[in-house]
Amino acid sequence: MMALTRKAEYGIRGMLYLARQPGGQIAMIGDIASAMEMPRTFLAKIFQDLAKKGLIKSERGTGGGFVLARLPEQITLCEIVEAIEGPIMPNQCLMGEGMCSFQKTCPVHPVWRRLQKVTRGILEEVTLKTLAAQKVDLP
Amino acid sequence: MMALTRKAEYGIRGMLYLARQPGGQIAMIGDIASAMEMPRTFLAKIFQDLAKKGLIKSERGTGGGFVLARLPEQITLCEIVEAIEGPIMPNQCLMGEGMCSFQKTCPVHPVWRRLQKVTRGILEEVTLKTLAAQKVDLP
DNA sequence: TATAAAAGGATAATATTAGTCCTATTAAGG
DNA sequence: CCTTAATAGGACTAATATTATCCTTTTATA
Repeated sequence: MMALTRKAEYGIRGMLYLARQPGGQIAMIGDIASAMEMPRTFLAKIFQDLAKKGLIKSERGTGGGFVLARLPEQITLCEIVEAIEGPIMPNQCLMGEGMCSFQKTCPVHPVWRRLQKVTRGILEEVTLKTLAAQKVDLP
Repeated sequence: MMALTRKAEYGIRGMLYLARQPGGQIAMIGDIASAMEMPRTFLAKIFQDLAKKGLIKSERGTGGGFVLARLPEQITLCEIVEAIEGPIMPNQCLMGEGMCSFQKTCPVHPVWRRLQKVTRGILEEVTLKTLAAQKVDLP
C-alpha cells in the first residue's frame, strides 16, 4: 500500500537521466527510455506532463529533446512525485471541506495530516542533484 | 497519491467503533455500518478479513457479532492498515529481490526505505485506545 | 426447530493503471 | 522549399484494482 505508480517511477528515472547528462545536454525520449528500461511511448506521455508542469523543457524537431527546466539541486523528489501523482494525500479527507463528513469528529484525521507533512518533508529534502551524485553499488 | 482505500478507511472506522463499545461489548455488523455510515455488506467483508488476521473476533448466531481481539491499547493503526492493504510499501522495489532490476544501483531506493520506516513509525505510535479516547471537535 | 448472526463464494460496475497508435506540429538542414 | 527528425496531442485499449452486492452455507441461541 501507499505505493507509487509506474508513471512516477518512470518520471523519476527519466529526470534522473537528464540530471546526469554531462553539461545538461539535451536528451531524446528514445535514448532515455532504452537506457532506463522504460516503455518509450509511455515515457513520452509522462515527459509531456512534466514539461507542462515546468519541470523539464522540450525542444521539437531535429536536435530536439528534453532538458531539466532548473538546476538539479533546485528540483526535489517531492515536486516530481506531486507533478505526476498529484498532491501527497494519505487520506481523501485531507483534500478539503465537503470531502469527509467526519472531518470535525474523526480522531484519525490528525494522524493523516502528520503523515502527509512528514512524507512531504522527506521527499522535499531530496534533490535531483543528490540523487544523481549518488554512487550506489551495495553488495 | 499515497492514499488509503475505502477498505482501510472503513476498517479503521469499524474497529474504532468496537474500541468505543462500553465494556468491550459485542457489536453487530449492521449497527456498526449504520452508525459509521458505511455500506453494510462491504464492511462485512472487511471484518471477515480482520477476523482472519486476528485483529477482531467474531461470534456467529444469535447474540453474535464482533469484538476486538486485544485491548484497544494493544492495537495500532499500523496493524489495521497493513492487515487490510498489505505492507506499507512506497515503492514496489522494496518488496524483495528480483522485483527491481535497479535495486543495487537505484539511488532513490534508500529514500523509499526511509519513507517506509517513518510511515510505519507514525502509524505504530497510534493505538485504538488513543484514537477512541480522542475528543475531536475543532472549530 | 426457527431465528439470528457471521462466513464464504460468485459476480458486477466503475475507476485507475499502464500503456499503444496515429496524426499534427515544429525545427533544422540541405 | 522540402525532407527528416523530433515532440505534442488525441483517441483508444487491455489489464487490473477498487468498491461494492447478492446468494448460499455454517454456526449458535432460544
